[in-house]
Amino acid sequence: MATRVLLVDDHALVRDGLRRSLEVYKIHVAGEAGDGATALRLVAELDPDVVLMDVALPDMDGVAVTKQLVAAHPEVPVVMLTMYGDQATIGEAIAAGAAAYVVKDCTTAEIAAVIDEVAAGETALSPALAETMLRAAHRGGVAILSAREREVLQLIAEGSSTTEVAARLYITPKTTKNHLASIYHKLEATDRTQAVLQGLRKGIIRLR
Amino acid sequence: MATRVLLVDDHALVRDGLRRSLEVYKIHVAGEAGDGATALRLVAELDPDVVLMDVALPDMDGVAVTKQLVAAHPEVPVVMLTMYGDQATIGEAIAAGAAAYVVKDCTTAEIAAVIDEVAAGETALSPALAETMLRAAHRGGVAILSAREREVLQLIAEGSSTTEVAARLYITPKTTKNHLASIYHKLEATDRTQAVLQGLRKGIIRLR
DNA sequence: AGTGATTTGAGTCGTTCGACCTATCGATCT
DNA sequence: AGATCGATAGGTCGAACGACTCAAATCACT
Repeated sequence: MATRVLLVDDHALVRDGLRRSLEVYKIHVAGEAGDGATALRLVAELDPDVVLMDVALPDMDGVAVTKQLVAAHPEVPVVMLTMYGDQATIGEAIAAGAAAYVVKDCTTAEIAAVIDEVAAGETALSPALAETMLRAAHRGGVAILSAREREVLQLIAEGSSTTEVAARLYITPKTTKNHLASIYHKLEATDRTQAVLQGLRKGIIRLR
Repeated sequence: MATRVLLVDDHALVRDGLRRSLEVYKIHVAGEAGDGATALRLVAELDPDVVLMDVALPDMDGVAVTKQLVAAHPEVPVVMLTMYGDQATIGEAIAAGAAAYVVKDCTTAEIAAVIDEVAAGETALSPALAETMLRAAHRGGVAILSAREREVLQLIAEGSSTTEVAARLYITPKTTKNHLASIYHKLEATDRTQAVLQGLRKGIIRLR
């Protein structure tokens, strides 16, 4: 029997193409959603075998939707689909409970294979895939910031000043500046603007 | 006879889906390219009726490829495809000589229609489409920066300081600061970091 | 037990930034 | 023809920033 999938992607074009491509591999698209709210509704309605979700959604984050989905329907595995294999998103996707993580670079056959595996009950994020992905992300020369440094950079990227970051993290402005200096070193940036842009390029932080 | 198209997109998945979708509308994909160099080679080899090109390419910019393509093969119209209807890219695409500009939001039928129109010789960027797109971009609450202001913001986003921007634009640092002040007003930002991030969100500038 | 990384905090010093104000010149619009 | 807008340029001033150096506590890994 064909695997029944719910497609979640904000681009009608991509959904359309994906549906036709997957059907070649005997995977049936039971429904399509262009946003997170619809996705949540349709999962309840259609009870698909697998949800294939793009991380970039208009109303909410694909990761946020995944979290809610996993909470509400733990029996339905979610396969996350993304343009880039960026560190931050992969980490969050795993934390959110995604069953698999696929980059849009791969072939339709590969995605179909992953969907079937996941549908067959291999709900755990396959270690091989996770390792490959993480290593791929690292290969890209990603300078790894410490947890605290990432927090600081994310807040800076949300428009906070040094003092505001300090207030929100309950540390002194001086410490914040020290973290920033460390970030500049690791990212080879000379100011906060460059640091934020580097962080975005390397996928360390995200645009909100 | 079916229209012969060359697909240019770095994601195999998207190409695959697009090909199957387009075939439903009697549009034949004569070839696929994952990068700009391959695209240029295949146009010469295959002589397609239309090139359907994504703006985001790994080796070079879709806009740059389009420019070279238009220069080398002015008889082959290029349809630009993008995720977002961002102001900056639309402007550049028009300047590069693209025959049409399509957002990935629209349906397969719409794209197929545009391809057929373009193939039929309506090489000029259809004014209606351009207008619609531009208005759509405006509707999104896009604060419109002047050409000069966009240049300044783009350079800032590439890591330049005020003085460096000034040097690259052959103006004084003072004028650069004035442009920046104007940008802050229009984008409701208080510093360069926020301005760059707003610019990215609104699609006024691009991450390079 | 010791080495190293992380987190927190501090001081100094020169540079840069951003806000506010004015002004000229040319183009475009009404 | 007058008005508006954009690009250019100048000035002042206080606040924020970034570079450099130092130090102590904590935790992990060896």
